Amino acid sequence: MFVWLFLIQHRNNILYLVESFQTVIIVGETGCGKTTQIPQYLLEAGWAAEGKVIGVTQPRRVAAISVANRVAEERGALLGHEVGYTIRFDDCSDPHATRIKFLTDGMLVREMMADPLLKKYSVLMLDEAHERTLYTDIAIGLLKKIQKKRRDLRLIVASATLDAKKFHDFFNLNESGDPNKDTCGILTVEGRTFPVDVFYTVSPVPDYVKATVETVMKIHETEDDGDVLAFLTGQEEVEKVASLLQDQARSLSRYGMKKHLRILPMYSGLPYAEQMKVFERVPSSVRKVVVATNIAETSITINGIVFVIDCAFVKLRAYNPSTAIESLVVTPISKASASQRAGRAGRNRPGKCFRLYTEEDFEKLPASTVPEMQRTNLAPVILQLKALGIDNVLRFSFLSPPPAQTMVQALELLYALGGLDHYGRLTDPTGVRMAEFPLSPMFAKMLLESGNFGCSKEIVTIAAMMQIQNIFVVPTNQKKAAAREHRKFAVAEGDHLTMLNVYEAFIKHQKSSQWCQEHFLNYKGLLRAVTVREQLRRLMNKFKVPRTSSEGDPDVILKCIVSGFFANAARIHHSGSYRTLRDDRELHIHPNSVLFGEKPPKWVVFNEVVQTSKYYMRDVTAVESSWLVELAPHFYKQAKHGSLASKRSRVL
DNA sequence: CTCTCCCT
Repeated sequence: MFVWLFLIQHRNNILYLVESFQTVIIVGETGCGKTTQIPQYLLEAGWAAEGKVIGVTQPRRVAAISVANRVAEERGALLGHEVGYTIRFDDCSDPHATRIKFLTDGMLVREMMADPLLKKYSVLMLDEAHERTLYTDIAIGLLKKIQKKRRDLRLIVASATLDAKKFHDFFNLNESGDPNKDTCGILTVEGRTFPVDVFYTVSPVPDYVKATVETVMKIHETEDDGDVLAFLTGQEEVEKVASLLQDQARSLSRYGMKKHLRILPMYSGLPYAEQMKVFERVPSSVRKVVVATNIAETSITINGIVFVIDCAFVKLRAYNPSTAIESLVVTPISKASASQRAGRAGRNRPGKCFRLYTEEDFEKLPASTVPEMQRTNLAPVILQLKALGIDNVLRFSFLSPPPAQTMVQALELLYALGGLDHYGRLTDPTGVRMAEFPLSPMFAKMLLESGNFGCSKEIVTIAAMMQIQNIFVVPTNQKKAAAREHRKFAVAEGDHLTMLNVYEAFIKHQKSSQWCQEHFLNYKGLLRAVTVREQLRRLMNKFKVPRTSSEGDPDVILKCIVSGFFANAARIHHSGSYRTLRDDRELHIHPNSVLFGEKPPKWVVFNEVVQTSKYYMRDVTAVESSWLVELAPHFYKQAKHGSLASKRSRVL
């Protein structure tokens, strides 16, 4: 049942569907107001009576906050009372007064640990479900299970057109074949964005970096006012295009062109101050050109964009279950992604989208992006599901089931860490506690062990610091000065103790932003590390892990790291690169590591591997081989000739 | 000789 309508005109229709069906799929285009309006319709219709709560999930923290703000404002309410939000580290809701609550979908999954049937909610709306983020998919699978036990719980899944049928079939519990008995309905709501004309190239583009530059200049010469947004795949490409455009802009102003160009790179790793420039208003004599990664596809919205340039590619995470290695791969985008990019040109007035590929090539693109659930390491997911009482994860109702081998990999790792027993059951207390940490299982294990090694104070800091990206800030025009400052913190043992140094120095200097600036450190990131550390510390207290310090002895800290990360070990190879102990694969030290370009240690452990041009270990620390045998005898055995080999631990 | 993005 597809009904086309505008939201406000059919308020009663929406309410009728929520009344009649356990699940309603709302196909809402951007700008139809579904996120802000539907929760208010439900509130007014009495869905939050008797202390019940209407919950609305978002994939991103900023979205949860900003949309909660808007709804509170519309209702003339103070944020945190009738309308509130809950995200990690920031709970702006009242357990008694809040009727409409916005939260991240990760937070919703966490809430299930304390309240498995989510009893306080009468309706849950999963917004942006078409993005298929990891936590949205986990929530979807769990909610289907909850719905069987709670017939009164209503679900609204807000999605783009493409996936409506898939969601409908997943949530429809009617097996009779009689559509009158469906438990799931679909409603389509038109959006209120402006039309965007799409242009294709006549022939394939050999070099999209060059073509992006040319297209920007062409727009500048031939089109009327309006800012430009160009999509590229990564930092390197963004910087390249930005610098080529900067050269062009300079020569234009030399020739006295009256209209100027302001070139602005945008990607997540860019220092905060430089990111903010993208949102600054410019005089009417200036055309803004934002060169961005896919951060501009969903995470941020820039006003005034009229022209979009789309290179057809995106960098995505991929997971290889046979090697347990994650990689970043430049991949063709999906049709859904292409239309999302084009839509960025039509938010303020009619726009144009220049696709740097042919219409035939567009037709060959996949309809939608592979869900994150199918291209990630599943150890944290499996641990969560086990903690939520899902005994047979292989038979869990996934909207898109991940590869079985990825699940087996995850089970093996969790078993090796002691979080699961050999029947695959969550162990108590280790597994139960591991699941409670908001960290990947290896970090959780390392934290739980730190009491035994007598270095919990240092380990909590290290774990917190490792959650923050780009602690070292490298401004484009001060690369050498930054490197010089960063070297002052580096230690021979590797990245973990280096980050411990940075944190301790930050505290010693009273968390000064001035001091961070002088040493090219990410001030906001370090403040976040302080908050993360506090949360971890609270959990450690809860589990009675003693507060101990190694008092300057690095070895106990390194051994403690090994106790969590023994599976990620490598030894030096005579070629100068490294080989994994697990299966003898070639690895290299990531150029961001303090060990890069230094005398290579014989044995190392690392937090993760990413594959770009090579397989790179990120966050690397030197260890002794004897520690591996001592701390993970179930994983490694000392071979006769003195080298280590791995025993594959298997879970039945 | 280099990290897409996001979350507990």
